[in-house]
Amino acid sequence: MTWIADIIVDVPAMQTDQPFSYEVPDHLVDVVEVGLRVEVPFGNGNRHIQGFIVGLRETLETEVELKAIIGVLDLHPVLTHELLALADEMKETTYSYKITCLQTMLPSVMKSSYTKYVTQTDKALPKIIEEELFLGLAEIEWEQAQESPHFAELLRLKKTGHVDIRYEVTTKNKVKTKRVLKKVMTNEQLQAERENLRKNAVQKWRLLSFLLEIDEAEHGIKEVMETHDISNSAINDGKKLGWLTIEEREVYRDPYALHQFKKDEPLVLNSEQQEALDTMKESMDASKSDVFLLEGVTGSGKTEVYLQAIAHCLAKGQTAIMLVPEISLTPQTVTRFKKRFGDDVAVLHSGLSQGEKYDEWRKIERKEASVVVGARSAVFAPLENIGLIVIDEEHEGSYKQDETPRYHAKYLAIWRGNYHHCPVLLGSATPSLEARARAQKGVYRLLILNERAVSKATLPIINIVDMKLEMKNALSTSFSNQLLEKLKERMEKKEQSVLMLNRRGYSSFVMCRDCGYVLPCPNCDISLTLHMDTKQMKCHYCGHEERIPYRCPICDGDKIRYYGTGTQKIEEELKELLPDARVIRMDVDTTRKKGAHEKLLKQFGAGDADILLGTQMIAKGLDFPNVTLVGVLNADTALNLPDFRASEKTFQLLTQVSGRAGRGDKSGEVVIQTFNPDHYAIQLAKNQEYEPFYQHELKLRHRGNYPPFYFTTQLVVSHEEEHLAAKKMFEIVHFLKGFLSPNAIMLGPTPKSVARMNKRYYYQTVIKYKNEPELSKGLKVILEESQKEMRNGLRITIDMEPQHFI
DNA sequence: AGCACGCCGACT
DNA sequence: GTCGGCGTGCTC
Repeated sequence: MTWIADIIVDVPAMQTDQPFSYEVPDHLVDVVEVGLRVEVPFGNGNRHIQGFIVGLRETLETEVELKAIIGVLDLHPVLTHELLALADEMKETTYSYKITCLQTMLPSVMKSSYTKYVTQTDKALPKIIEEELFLGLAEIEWEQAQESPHFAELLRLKKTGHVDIRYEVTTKNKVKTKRVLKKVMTNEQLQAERENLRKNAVQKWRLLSFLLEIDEAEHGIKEVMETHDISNSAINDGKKLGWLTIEEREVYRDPYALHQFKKDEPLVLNSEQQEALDTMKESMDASKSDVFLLEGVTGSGKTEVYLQAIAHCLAKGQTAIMLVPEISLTPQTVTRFKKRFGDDVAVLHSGLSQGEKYDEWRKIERKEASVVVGARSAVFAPLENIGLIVIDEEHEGSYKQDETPRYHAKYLAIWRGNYHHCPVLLGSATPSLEARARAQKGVYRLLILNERAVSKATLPIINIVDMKLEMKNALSTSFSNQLLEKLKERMEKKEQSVLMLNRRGYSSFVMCRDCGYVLPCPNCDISLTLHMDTKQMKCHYCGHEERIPYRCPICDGDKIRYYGTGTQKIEEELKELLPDARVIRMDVDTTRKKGAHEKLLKQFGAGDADILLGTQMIAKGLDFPNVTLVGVLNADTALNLPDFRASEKTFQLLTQVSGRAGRGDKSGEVVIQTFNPDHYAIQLAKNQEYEPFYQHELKLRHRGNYPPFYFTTQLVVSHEEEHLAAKKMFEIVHFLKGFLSPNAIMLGPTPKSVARMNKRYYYQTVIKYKNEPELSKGLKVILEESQKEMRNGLRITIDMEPQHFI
């Protein structure tokens, strides 16, 4: 009888994307478990790599000679059966390798790195090699050896057995420890020790006095040394003299250790909130895997509903996951959860260091936290007995990962909801068309919050400024008179303003400054993109091309301009227009450093600035009572992106940013500068009219055969040579047509809007379809082929339901 | 991926 | 006749 383990090895390739069988050596039989990471030999040579056990079986007949597992990397499984099954789902739906999916589910420190060494054997080496390569050492790193002029000689010595190759698998998941002391003597004994001290033994006297004060509990040595001014050597002496014991204790790197969270109580819900909560509770109690869409205007108190629903699930002894978009995982959000649930909360987001992430993960795994708040990847939290999964701002594109594996956290959350027989709650003020349509069809259950729950505070007054008129008045800056006046007003009243510059679509289109006209594609409902390199306007969906116009085809004006601007330029303009204004600029440049984001917001919150100027990142979750003015400098840019979601994104952004004004007692005002004041996305955002927007947009999607009526799949091919990328893209399209019915629509192949990135040319094709059972077979062949094509410098990606088309 | 094998052209 | 270039195929 032998135990065999089926193992997924750390080789992300098509040919190795399957379990390999290994023998479990006797000494590991009691340790191995499904979900454990192990070190295994793989391939010829004695290369060692990491693997995941995905199956264990006992067998009588000795199959083909199997290699044996070398050792384990964990003492307990790091992936549950559930997460292993989820990895299968992910692999199938994202066209990626199983090993990539498994690694994505774990903190990055658990990914192995490999080092290769050249070691000496008992056979003597030539003197020159010994002296100039090994430098007297028993072994050296392979990478170093490769650079040496003696490398060729080394290879020969390897063949003759004079040197060996050793592979090392290392994983960085180190636990942080701290030293603690515990007294072992009775107070009488300690007292006696103290009396016997020499007069000048000040340190020991202090230590003994300290030990006399304390009880039998453990005390952190670092803290004792600091607070009682006792040296490390005195403590070590104390150990030798038998006064105390020293031990190492594991500690968590708690990023919130310095914060104090005062416990708060649930708020009283209004009748709408209560109704929504009751419906949720009913579903939770009946263990139904319902998906709810909670549609609530900004300020309707969605978060309080989440908190109380989660509290209900904890009260039943279950656990919960709360996903929030990366960008809005502000200290404010975290605080709200920590205040309600205390240490029961684990937080996972990209602002944490690798070690901190690992520790939060460990806290969850050890069942020391039952609520997980985090960004996209928190959907993989190793919780058991989940009772509820909440996805806040459900419409956010950041729930989809834009590199392999291109999973969508929303759909994986729903998968987990099914597995645990628990509901999933999607919340948004501006639901995605996809989610809202599913609610309409009854696939999701719709819950609506119409009332503002917080202060019955009025909706902010929203002013739309027609920048075309401003331009006629020879405006030379990015600020309309109206916005500038209002900014001055706030400064006089010592109130604060937030200015948002929409950076999406930077400079990528041309627009008539007289009438706001943007060149559309004659075949698709989107605008054309400017390609300066070829001096052409191109459609990224169907490939249509035309010249850059120099006169506006509508008003015949000649003020056709490339459109786009940056935060730095705006800041300079502000300095000239309002020299006294204190401005905090927040964009990718000023927030790159860890903690910078938080720091800037803190400064602004403390009133250290009059104006917060930033990009999209300031649109969400900020809650500053003294902000009474929000200005959107350029509402149009996102609108003109060659993306069928352009209107949706603009509407969502404007609705959200408007919600930033007037959070306190003072009422707020919003100024939206636009060249398209009559566009439905802008007009409907003005009064936060989601329903009419949804209805209107849905019609357009229907007409254009876009989601939610059609599924979309994007294929991208890139190569350093443009014609090779194009050629391959055409071949793929031709090939895929054999797997598609005539109902499927192909857009492309076309070059991508940024046709050349990092010296590579990109071509893309988008397939729109309703029901194509053969498509996945075709895509799997493409995936297989992409592996081989790598050798020819081609990169091929498959993106199911892409979020961005640029 | 990464390693070995094998077949080819360029050297002593 | 050997060294080393890269194309090909396999890894429990």
